[in-house]
Amino acid sequence: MEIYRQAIAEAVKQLIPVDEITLEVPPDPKLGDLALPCFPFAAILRKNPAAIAADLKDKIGGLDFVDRIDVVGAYLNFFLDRETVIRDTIEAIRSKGGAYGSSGRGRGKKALIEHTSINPNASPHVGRARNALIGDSIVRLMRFEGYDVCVHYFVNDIGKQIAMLVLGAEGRDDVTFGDLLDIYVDVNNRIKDDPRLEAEVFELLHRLERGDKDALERFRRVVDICIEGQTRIFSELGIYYDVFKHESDYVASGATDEILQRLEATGRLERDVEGRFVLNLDGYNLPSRAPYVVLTRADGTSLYPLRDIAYTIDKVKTESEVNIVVLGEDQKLYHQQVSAALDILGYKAPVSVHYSFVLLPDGKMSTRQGTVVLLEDFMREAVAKATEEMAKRHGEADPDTAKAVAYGAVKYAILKVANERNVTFDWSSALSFEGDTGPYLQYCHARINSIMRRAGGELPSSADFSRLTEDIEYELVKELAGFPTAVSKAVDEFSPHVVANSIYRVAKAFSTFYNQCPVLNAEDPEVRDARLLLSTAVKQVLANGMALLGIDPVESM
RNA sequence: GCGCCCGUAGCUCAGUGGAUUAGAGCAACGGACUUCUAAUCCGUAGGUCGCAGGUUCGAGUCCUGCCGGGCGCGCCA
Repeated sequence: MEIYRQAIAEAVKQLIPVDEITLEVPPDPKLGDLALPCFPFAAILRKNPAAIAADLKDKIGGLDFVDRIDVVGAYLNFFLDRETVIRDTIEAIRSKGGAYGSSGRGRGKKALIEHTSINPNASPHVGRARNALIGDSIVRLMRFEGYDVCVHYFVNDIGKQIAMLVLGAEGRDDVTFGDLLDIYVDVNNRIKDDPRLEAEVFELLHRLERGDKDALERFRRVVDICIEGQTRIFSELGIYYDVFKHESDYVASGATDEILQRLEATGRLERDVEGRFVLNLDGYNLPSRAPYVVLTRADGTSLYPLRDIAYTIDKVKTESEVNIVVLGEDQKLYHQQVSAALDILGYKAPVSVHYSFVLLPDGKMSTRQGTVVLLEDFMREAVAKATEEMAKRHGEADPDTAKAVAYGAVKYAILKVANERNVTFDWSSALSFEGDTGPYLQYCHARINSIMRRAGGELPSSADFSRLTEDIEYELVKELAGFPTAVSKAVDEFSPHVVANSIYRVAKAFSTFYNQCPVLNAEDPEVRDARLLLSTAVKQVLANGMALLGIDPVESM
C-alpha cells in the first residue's frame, strides 16, 4: 500500500508546490481505498478546497494503478485497480515469504537489547513478565528487520536482598527455586527485630565487595538457582538470552572503582554528610527533589546505580547501532539519571523502552497481600484450559499443541496492550481463547493449513486474480498489504501491540472470507486457484506476525 | 507538593505526523454447522471519547486548568 501512497503523493507534488502529502484511508471502503484531503492546499492556492479537489481530479495523471477518482467535498477519493493491488500484494508475499513485512533496515547492523533483568529472588509474576515479553518481541522485530541482535540479561547477584537470601539459605544445600521467596520473606521478618542479623547481612556484603572468594561462591550458588529457575520458565516461552552479565563482576574487576575515579575527575563526585559518594547531576534538569544520585553506601559498598553505570558503559562500548533497554515505568527517572551519568563520562546512553505495570481488577499486585499472579501459574492454567478445549473437540490433546495455544494466549493477552497502558489482568479474559486472542490467530492459521492439506499436491504457480471479485477478498488483501507498515511502526515505536493489531485484523478479515467464500469448492477452478493463493498469502502473513510476537503458528488445533 | 504516563461502549482494549459517519473483543439478545476446523461467522443493542475552557475552516487526537488511576521524587534494585 505504501508504494501506491508514494506514487500518488509524487503525482500531486507535480501539480501543487507542497513538501508533505498526507494520504488517508477513507472511513468506509465504499468511499475508496485512499483519500487525499485538499484542505491544506487551500492556503497555498487560495482557492476553496472542494474546487481544488475537482481541479486535481482532472489534472492528475500517470497513475495506471488507479481505477477511478471520486471527488467528495474536499476529498479526492482514489479507487485502486483491484486486480493490480491483489496481484502485487500476493506476489510480494509469495516472493518474500518469511521476510514479508521486513524493511531490511537493520541489515549489516548490530543491536543490543537488555530486557527482563529481574531481581533474582523469586519466581516472576505477570507484571515482571511483561518486561520479558515486550523485550523478546522487540528482539524478534529487530532480527526480522535484519539486525544482528545480542540479548542481554543483567544479573543482580549482589546487594542487600541477595545477601539476605544467602544468609537465609545458609546450611541448606537442598534449596530450590521455589523456596527462595519464602526464605526471603522469613529473613525479612527476622531482620526487623534483630539488628544483629542486619549487621550480618552487611558484613556478608562487605566481604563480597572485598573480593572474598567464599562469599562470592555462596552468592553465586543462590543466584544461579534463581537464574536457572527464571530462565527455565522463560525458555519454556521461547525467550532466550545471549549474554548474562553479573553485577558482582563489575565490582570484582574494579570497574566500579574506576568509574568513581573518572567521575571524581569531572568534579561532580561528592561525599555527603553521611560519607556516601553521590553524583551531582545539576544542570540535567531531572524531575527529582535534589539533583543527586547516590552511588555508594557510607561503608564504601556499591549501590545499584554505580554497578549499572559500569555495566551500561560496557554495553555502549560494543558500538551497536541500536542499544535498547526495557524498563518498567518506575525506572524512568532512574534511567535519566544513568543517562546523565553516562553523558558526564562522554557516552551516549541506551534508548529506554518503558511499560506500565500489570494491575488486577481490584488494584495492584501485592506480594504481602498474596495477590500476585505468578507467570508459572498463569502458564499452567492456560495449558490446562487448552488441553481441556482440545479434548472437548478431538477427544484428546496433543501436548505440544496445547502448550503452543496456551502460551499464545498468555503472550497475546499481554502484548496486545500498548506499552504505556496498564494491563488489567483478570483470569477470565486472560484465559479466553475467543475473539481478540492468540488462539484466534492460531485457529485461523490452522484452518488455512487444513485447506492446504485437503487441496493436496502443489499449489498453483499462478492464478487469474481478476477472479477475486468479492469485496471481502479485496478487504483481506488490503489488510495483508498493511502488514509491512505495521511492522515498521512497531519497530519505530518499540510497540509489539501494533503487530498484534495488524494480524488480528488480517485474521478477522480471513474469517469473514472463509465463511463467505468457499476455496476448495469454489464455483470454478480459476477462482479456486486464486483463493488458494490468497489463503496461502494470509497464512504466511499470520505466521510472520505471530513469529514477531513469539506465538507458535500451529498447523492444527 | 512537584514531574512523567494513562482516562474511548457495562467490562477489556484499538484508533496510523488533527480531516468524510469514533471501531473491535467480552458480556446481553437473535440468527448460521449432512458443506474447506462453529476456538468461527452474521445481525441487534450499547459511546456528551473523564470534566471545563482554548487553538483550528475542522479536535478522541494539539494547548491550559481541574478530577480520577498508575509510576516516581538520596543511602531498594
